[in-house]
Amino acid sequence: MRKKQSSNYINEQFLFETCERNSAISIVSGRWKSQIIYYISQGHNRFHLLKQQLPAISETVLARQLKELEAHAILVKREIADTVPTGVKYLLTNKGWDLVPILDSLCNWGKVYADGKEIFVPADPKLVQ
Amino acid sequence: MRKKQSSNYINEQFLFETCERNSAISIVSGRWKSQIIYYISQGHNRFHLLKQQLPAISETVLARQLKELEAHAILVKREIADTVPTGVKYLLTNKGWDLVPILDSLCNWGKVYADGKEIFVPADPKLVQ
DNA sequence: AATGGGGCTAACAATTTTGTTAGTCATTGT
DNA sequence: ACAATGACTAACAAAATTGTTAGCCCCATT
Repeated sequence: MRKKQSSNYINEQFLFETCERNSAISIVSGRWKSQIIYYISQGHNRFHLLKQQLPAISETVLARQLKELEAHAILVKREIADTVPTGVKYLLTNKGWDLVPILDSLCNWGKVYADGKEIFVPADPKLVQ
Repeated sequence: MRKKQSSNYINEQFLFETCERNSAISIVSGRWKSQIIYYISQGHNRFHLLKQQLPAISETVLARQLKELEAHAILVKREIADTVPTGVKYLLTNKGWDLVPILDSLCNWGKVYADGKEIFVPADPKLVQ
């Protein structure tokens, strides 16, 4: 549980109020989260399927991350009728789907520089330096 | 210092190797980081200017975040000649500048849903916009 | 009767991140 | 003589996140 009177919490709230960028990043930045969103978008939308894709994750941790994504309305949990034991699927909402291309562009940004794109300081990116 | 033999570290490495998306997010997800990138992109590229924009940050913390961004080549530090006390400016690299529009789109994503865009589970995800 | 899904939860421990305190340095203005 | 400025750093403390352990439930199959 977060301590509402801590500097840590207060600073986080300040950033959330300054710009939605900060809340957005905090939603996707938990361990495993963006990878979970990606796998669900690819159709691996069951608890056990996600476990298969992420062999090192524990069930406790996976359940926790899914619950947090659900709390931010990135996904919803749906029981699958007439399954024994009860099956559950995780479906991205439109809010979750909208995130997918943005995460893709982050992925691509990372790849380009990991693949050796030259890094330099632009001479004059905005006519102010 | 990170413990290289901890599960925490090993899992992080696993995600980094799985997709650059995960390293990319980890670069921008530290407290204050995306906001610092934004302010530098807007021309607030001095230590004391960033402090003005982020009144609650401590100098220790600001210096730490800047050093981490520098380690990831998002920005570089440049001494300003003939200043007393020594002035320093922080310049985004092309890698840093490339991040700016992606952070903008995250910001916009957050805003749209904060402003009340309806959230639902798309019947057919391919039709979502 | 025991095992194996499938999908969890609570309590706790380990690790990591963030924030605090108290300095430094070299010069200029009062 | 002394404070102020700009830009830090080391050592430590607080808080948050992540991972571990040990369980639960319900039904089907061996």
